[in-house]
Amino acid sequence: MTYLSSLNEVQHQAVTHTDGPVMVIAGPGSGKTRVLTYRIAYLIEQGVAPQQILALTFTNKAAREMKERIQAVVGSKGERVWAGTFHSIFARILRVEAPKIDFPPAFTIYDRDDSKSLVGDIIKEMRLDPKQYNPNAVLARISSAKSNLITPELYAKDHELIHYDRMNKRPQIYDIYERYYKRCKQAGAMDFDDLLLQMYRLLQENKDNVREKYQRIFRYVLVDEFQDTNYLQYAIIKLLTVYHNSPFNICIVGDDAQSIYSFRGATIENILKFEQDFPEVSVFKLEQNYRSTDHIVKAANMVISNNNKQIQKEIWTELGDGHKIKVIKAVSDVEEGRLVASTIIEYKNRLHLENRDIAILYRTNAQSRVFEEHLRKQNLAYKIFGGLSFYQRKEVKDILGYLRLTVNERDDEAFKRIINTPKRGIGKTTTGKIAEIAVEEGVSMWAVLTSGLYPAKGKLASFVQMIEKFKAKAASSDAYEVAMMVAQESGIFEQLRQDQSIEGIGRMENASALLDGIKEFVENDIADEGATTDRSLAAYLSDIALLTDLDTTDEEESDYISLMTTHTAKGLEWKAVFVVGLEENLFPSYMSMGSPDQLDEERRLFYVSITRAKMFLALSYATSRYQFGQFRYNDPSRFLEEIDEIHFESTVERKKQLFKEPRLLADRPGRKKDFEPRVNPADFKPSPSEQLAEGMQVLHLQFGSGRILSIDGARDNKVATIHFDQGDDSERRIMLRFAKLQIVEQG
DNA sequence: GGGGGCTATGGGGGG
DNA sequence: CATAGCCCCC
Repeated sequence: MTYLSSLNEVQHQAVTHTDGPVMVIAGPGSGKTRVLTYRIAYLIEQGVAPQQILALTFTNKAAREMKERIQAVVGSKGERVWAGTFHSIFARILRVEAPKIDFPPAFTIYDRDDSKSLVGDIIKEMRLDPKQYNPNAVLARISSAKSNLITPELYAKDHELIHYDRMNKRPQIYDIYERYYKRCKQAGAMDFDDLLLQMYRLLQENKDNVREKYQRIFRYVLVDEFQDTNYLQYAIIKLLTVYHNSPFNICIVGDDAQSIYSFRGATIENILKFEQDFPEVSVFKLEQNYRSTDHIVKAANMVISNNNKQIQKEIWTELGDGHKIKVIKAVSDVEEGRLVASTIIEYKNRLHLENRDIAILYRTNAQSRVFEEHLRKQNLAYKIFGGLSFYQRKEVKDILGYLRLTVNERDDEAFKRIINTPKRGIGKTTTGKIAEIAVEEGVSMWAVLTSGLYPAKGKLASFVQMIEKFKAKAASSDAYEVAMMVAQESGIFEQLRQDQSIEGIGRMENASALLDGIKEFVENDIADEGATTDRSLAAYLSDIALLTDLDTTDEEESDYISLMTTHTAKGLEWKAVFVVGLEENLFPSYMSMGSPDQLDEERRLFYVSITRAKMFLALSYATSRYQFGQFRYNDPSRFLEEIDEIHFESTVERKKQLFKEPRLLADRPGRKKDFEPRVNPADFKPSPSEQLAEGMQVLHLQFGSGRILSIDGARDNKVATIHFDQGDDSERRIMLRFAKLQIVEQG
């Protein structure tokens, strides 16, 4: 057990304290992954069977790394540990247990596009105004309901939710939710949230004692990034670990300061509740940072201290002062790209860094383009993470659509995608009719065609025949052979072959790469020692539905600069990190400007970003940038001001320039001293900006009440001049696009 | 009835 | 800047 000697005292305790509930609060770079993996290795060495250990992570990458490191200590049996994302582990279990909750074993996983399209269809069927009922907004409500364990029945009875929807002029959401839920069920499909919700149902309803079965299997449960779990995930964890005579062998690892997923339902409350739910919990705080030098660590501490709620801790390092933080000011997004690229060249020459030591982190994917262009110009190898994953490309999704319909004929979203792809003369009128009958009869579109509810003649008959042929093939052959047949006989390969443009050839390559991937999946069967591994087509589809771009490894080139969003960067580290686009309305995002809680989350995101750097940290901003199709001027991010200038490399002169431009200080709402909201956020109900007019008395979350003096600017860019009752700068110009105002009195 | 080109609209982070 | 809806032509 020599590996234990490499741990510091707290880490050692966290690893060897195996029984009963354990909570590890782990600051950035504090050896969290080491603790988790060594703890699992230690359990195995203590005689716990690997297959009795469940380790839940948020990304496939984290799970993969964990498995590799466990195997490095305990050998190949480490492979049998149940390590994976919540979604992938639950999908695997549901694949086996689906009939117990009335789903087919070959259930489909609906991705975001599928969900959105279904919600859109339902909104149309209900003849609701799609402008008012924006599918994305509706879906967000449904997702948040599911994450909080609110089923359609509960939603309809929940006065608070109903009231909220009424206020937002979307009173029918409960109805849409109910229909959406039924239609997913009808299609034998689960969306991402259902993988959690249906897992909960499975355990809760406990048919054939399935709950006890999994309680018995998972003797030790570990949860990584616990601060990012939502109510539902925690509820499932409790079903698995809290029962009569339970040893409560649950270990959670997390950091409240790195909670950045509240937008998808994560709640910091879970950490606080954990101590109430498990009063006998042993708590270990990992505060020593082994990643970054002191200027970076101190800056990070300083930034996070501006947040309201947090578990007290102070991160420290023994790695020395290190380099100061570089601040890069650019006049435009294009110049920002150029300056970052040239700084990278300078770093590489002066500091002997490789490409792989460097990352550029941005708040939104849309920012990647300028950096891409300038890196290419400078001949620097780079890789963009995020954006469209391989499996989201059209040509790939088309083939997958056929495979989905083949394994699950009720999958209406797949049906709609491929019925006329490639074009076979079955247009939207026909498809519309089939869909209409399907809704009326409460059956799938496939059933409408095959049961005679709609006459399947001619083109439709050949389509049915083709799919039947695929289904027959699937019954007798492996996934690869089916996919090959689909690609050829559906006409997809033929169509791609005809397009000899550069993009067209690329699409053909993608389609072939998909088939290669399926072949690999099938052949892995032999390599895997576990006989239980599911190599079916359904299992393949389920696997890839949960993969992200981060999971597709390419071996050919490994020395590249990494470009990704700040969210994706969580858990990763580089010698040199560039956090870019540090401007108000971008980072922090304009979407978060309305509420202190959301601003705190942006700050945590910034905290996560800067703590990715081991030795060199550079922060850049542009005073103007092309955004939403026009030039916009934004102030430097408030987060820059939260770092003491002793940690900055730039001269004081430059810094003065940076912060003393008069307008920066004048109309900056979020500065600490005047940030106490003058309105109770709970009582604040923003009014739609199109209703705002001159003379109205309005309420602003930070500035309190005021009167609109005038509104000017073009449609999407309206700016209101408002006289606020309190405060020194009583007249402010507020962009209606960003600001949330509540009408108190029509003028 | 189906296909293709045009205009309008919306745009955050991810399993 | 991408996608959806719309209109016009086949």
